[in-house]
Amino acid sequence: MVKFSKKIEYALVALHYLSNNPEAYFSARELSEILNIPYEFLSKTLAKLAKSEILISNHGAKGGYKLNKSPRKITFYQIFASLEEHLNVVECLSNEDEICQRSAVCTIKTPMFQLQNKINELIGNMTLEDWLKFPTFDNAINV
Amino acid sequence: MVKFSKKIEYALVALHYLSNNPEAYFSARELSEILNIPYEFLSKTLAKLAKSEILISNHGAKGGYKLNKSPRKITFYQIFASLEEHLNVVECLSNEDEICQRSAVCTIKTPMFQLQNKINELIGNMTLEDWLKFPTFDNAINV
DNA sequence: ATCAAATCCGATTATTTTAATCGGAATTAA
DNA sequence: TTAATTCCGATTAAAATAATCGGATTTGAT
Repeated sequence: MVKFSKKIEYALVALHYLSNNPEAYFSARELSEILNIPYEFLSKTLAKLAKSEILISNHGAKGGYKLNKSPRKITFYQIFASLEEHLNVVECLSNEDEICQRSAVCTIKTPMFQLQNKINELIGNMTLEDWLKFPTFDNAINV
Repeated sequence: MVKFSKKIEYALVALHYLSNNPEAYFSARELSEILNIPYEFLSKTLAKLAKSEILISNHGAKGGYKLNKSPRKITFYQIFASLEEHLNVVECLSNEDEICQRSAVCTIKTPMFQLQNKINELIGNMTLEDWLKFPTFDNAINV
């Protein structure tokens, strides 16, 4: 499966929104209502992004979240790494200590490693700023 | 999540094995034993690969599977498309008719579309033959 | 000082997806 | 005819994801 998790999807939607309003603080509640995303879930996601210093968070009244750096400096790789436990396409690339049952006959570890590198390169080079260039999908494709 | 499903993983291991033995037919049972993959699961996966003409299948006694074309002509995209229902990183890229609850405020559809294209390009350009070039992981990396 | 609006944190539950299994039917070489 | 096979639909089991719950802590405003 190559589908992104909801965590990632919600994060990208929220980060994209915050990129367009880089100065103001938005609370998780606000964002969940504006963007139509379950509050409990979104708030955890935002907290993780804050922990990995992609967002700034302010506690208490009038608090909330905003970008911690320029969209140009926020890569997809950082976002993924902040939210997902493991980024690897196959487990054996991450858990070096656990022995795969197929390791004796498996010859795909190296090519998988190469593919992994290319994926990392792809999402490492794509930043939030790149996304700001695009018009909305509806304008660009559907109509 | 960016992890490949077991379907994909098993398929890649089996296809890689068959690439190294392109003439002979191997039954699902044989492959499952050689490669240490659950038989029932692998046999379904191989059947799908045969249906999409990546493998040739022979019924009955002495039957089995072998590659239907040169490893050079088998891309990862073909393998993915054969095994997964949807290839898209987010649902809204595939289900044009289903309306996403966020569609009014979502601005990431176009950039997602771009990213999707890059991923498709990446796996569309990688063939089984590319994989045959690599030494085993253990030789290349660990030792 | 108190209160209300926030983030943050751990745990639990619900849902969905993935993985594995089961029980055959159809095919084919020997 | 038989044994070995692919193929097919359905079911079950396991795992991962998504959502929710119940607070604890922080902080600006009154």
